[in-house]
Amino acid sequence: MSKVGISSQGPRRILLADCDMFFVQVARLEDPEGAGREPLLLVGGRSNRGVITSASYAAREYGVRSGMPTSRARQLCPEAVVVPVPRGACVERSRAIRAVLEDLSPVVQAASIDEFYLDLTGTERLFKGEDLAATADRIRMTVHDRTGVAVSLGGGAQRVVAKVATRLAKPNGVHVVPPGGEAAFMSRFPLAALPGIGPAFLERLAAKGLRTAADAAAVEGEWLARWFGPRRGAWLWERVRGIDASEVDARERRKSISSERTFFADIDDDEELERRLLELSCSVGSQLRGKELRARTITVKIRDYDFRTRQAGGTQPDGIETDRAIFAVALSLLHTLRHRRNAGVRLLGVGVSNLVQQAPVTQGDLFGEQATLETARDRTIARAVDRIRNRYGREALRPARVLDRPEE
DNA sequence: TCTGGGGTCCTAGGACCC
DNA sequence: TCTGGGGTCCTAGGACCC
Repeated sequence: MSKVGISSQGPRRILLADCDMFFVQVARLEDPEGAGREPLLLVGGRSNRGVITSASYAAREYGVRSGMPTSRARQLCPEAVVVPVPRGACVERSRAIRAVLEDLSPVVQAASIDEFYLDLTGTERLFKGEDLAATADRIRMTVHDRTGVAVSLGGGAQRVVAKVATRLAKPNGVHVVPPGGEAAFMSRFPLAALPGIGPAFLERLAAKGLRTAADAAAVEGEWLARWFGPRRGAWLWERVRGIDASEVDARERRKSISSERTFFADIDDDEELERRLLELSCSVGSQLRGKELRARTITVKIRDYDFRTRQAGGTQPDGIETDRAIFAVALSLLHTLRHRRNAGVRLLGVGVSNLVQQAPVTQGDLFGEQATLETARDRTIARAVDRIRNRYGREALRPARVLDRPEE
């Protein structure tokens, strides 16, 4: 009994619900009279340095792709209208979609803002023998009815199969691969279509003459391991056959939080960088406290004028959560990075990871109060500030005061 | 054409401990 | 005396995804 994807109850029933050009759809829903009427619509950064986040299908006919610099997209499709990403609305719609899916499926895992894996294994009797494609179509219609967003669903007994099947489902459709048909299904696709194979790996594959999943499936596993390493090789051997044991896991926990900004023009001035660093630290800090977490590791990221990207990080023995402490650590990391290379800065970012649960504010701070980066008092103040901001808006209290203490 | 912002995972080397 | 092996944590960088 070693057939992969076959549990004791039979094959798993996995679906991937993927929103069609999500950001474009949301932009249209938010502004039906404006963006809603533009067939050639691009959503993305409008600054001189932005990229396209999402392009309408009509605009894709011109060769526009997401991730493409906006300047390039304008060249390819001069008549297109570019609108900014409606961030807040996207987050709201995403939550609404998720809520609908959770009504319809026992297990839902958000893979990104616009993609959700569902595991319907064990629902056969509940759904009175409805086959997976019919279930998928029912879900597609329900999501559209309740949220206004068109989604496509791919399905199969493995995540990777559901994912690749989504390509055939778009737009606004369904494609389910029957159990047992995985290998034949996967063999139709170029290796570039497999999730996890990007430009770098694609190049190494091409160097061995491998371009399609069928090419790779024809090679002995031993050779794949020799060429690409044991892990990569085994992974590839499985994926091109549609084998994927990974599960749909509903209890996902955030592992990192970050905030970064690409500047309109490169910044060389240290004081200006420090001001930006402060803003980023505050943004990360408020998100962290909003999730009732603390971070042990703080990371600062710099992208220099020439696109060289560097980072420095530091791990504390205990988690911190206040803007002041995050900024204090970030500032010394920034100095380290600037000392290593002092060049014009294109992008600056602050990230936190190694996240730990918040402890009650008054507990556990009796020792080493002086030595720690952050005192119980600091945390009490930070949380009070958060409450005021939540009630009266972000601008009710400006960040600078809290961080103006002289001792750093 | 000139490269966003939010993430996850992997690797490799060094420190440190037993 | 002159050098083992394994585990874990940390750091930096890179690949990849949407």
